[in-house]
Amino acid sequence: MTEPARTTESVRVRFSPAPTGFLHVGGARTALFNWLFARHHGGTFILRIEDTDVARSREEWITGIQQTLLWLGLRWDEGPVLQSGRFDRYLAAAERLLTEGKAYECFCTEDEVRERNEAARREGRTPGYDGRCRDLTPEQRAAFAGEGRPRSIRFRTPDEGVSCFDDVVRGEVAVEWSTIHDFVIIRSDGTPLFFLANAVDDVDMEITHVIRGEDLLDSTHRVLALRAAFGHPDPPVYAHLPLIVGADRAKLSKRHGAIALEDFRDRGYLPEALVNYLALLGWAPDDGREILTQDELVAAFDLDRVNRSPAFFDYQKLDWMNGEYLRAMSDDQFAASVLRPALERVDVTLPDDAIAALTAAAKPRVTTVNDLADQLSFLVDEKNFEISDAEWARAVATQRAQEVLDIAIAHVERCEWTVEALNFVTELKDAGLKPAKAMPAIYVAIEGRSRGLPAFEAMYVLGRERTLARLRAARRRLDDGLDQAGSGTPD
RNA sequence: GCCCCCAUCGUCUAGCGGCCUAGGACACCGGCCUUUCACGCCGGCAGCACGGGUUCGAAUCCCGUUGGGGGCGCCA
Repeated sequence: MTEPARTTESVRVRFSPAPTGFLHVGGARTALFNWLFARHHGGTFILRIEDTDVARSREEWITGIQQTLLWLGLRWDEGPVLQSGRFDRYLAAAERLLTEGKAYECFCTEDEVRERNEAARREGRTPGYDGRCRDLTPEQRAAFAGEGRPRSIRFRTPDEGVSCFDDVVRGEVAVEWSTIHDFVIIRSDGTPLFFLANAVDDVDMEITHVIRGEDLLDSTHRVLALRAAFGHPDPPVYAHLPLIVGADRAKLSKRHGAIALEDFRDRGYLPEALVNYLALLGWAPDDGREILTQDELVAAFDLDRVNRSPAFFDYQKLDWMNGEYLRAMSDDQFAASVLRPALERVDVTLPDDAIAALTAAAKPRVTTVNDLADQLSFLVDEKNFEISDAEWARAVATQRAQEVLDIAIAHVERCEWTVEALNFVTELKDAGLKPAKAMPAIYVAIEGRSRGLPAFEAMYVLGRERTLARLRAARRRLDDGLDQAGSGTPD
């Protein structure tokens, strides 16, 4: 007779965010690892909204988190299950713990507890509930209740011994019970807290693997204690992921800047690139590949290759990866999903032939839609076109800038209107000019900067009239500048 | 203050006792290509925090130190 192996059980995981803000990269990575694990093992990925803190939870965040998850391509199989709709269940569980003596009524007010904790900290003592209401007699409880004191329910943690569990990524994690104090499971307003709801739901939903951030490592002991108190000693498998940190190596938070996933979407990052990058934060496939499709990630992912050290979120590498995904797109795809949105941002509409010319020119030079929009900003109408002094100075630092512009003007005035025919590099060479030295003057005249999208494509898109207008304007500015310089600084 | 976790190039990582004079990627620096800038290609710089053990042999195992992080909420 063979025993059923644990691995044959179907995997059930959940992503359980608190709807108190937007989904950030840390949460997204947690969601992704849960999703990858579920898909890899053919399991079930559940979305659970931990909105037990009614005051801080907001409907709009619940919607926002779901939309962002879908944008990333992380579809859930069950849910969303809102904990706010299951309060009866948690309250019943708390009642049971109360009758069994595993929890007790606490009449300390929130302020009192906080003050005592602050005092403890000030005096160098360990903060934590001091157990004041732990062993109240029925008479004392009645008296407190009679005074109209608020009543919360606390879980009684063991006084001695060691709490220990196995974590897939961290190994055995053990801590003395004496360092874990009694904690509140029902607020004085009658609503349940995280530990309770979390423990109850993981049992009810038959969660097999809990994959979450390392910031929850210590709380696991408490959840496990509750679970045992319910009579479910057989715990799920835990995997605590390394934290994603900011430049200061601290846990990522609002002050680290644009970390809302919506921001990445708005700036024109591809969900595939973001997912790919996020997957590599705390995990790596065994063959060293870095660019992996979602299917490839699913196939390669498993918890045993998750590492333990905190990871810094590197925007530069994300930019590179997004660029890789952009370059891998077909021209049609690129034009539709990158170029056109970028043109919309600068409020410019172009005919199809111009779109085609720009697609080829832009593809290898772009990291995001935003970035492309910036590179296309020279397409604004003439009265809004500007050349910064710094860019101008850099470009005309080359000798013979007037000559370069004159060649360009003469050529553009009479050439055939195709990108190829616009090319006057041979004429520059014939005049004894080095194209690499000469061209920046053209770039600054046409695009307002000395570096940018290829010049002849830019001119083509701009059209003959506007191209000539810009070249001539630059030529005039050059003359004006020379006049001024000539009057004051004889050489 | 107490508890817990972590420690390989600037960054993300490979490495799970000999294959490591430590591999890859991003970034950076050269060169080639080239109408600028990019892309691409070639090359380079750069790391096992420190100190003790264990072992014939340690980036890999153990202990300590240092450093970093997380937690200690009627937040999750």
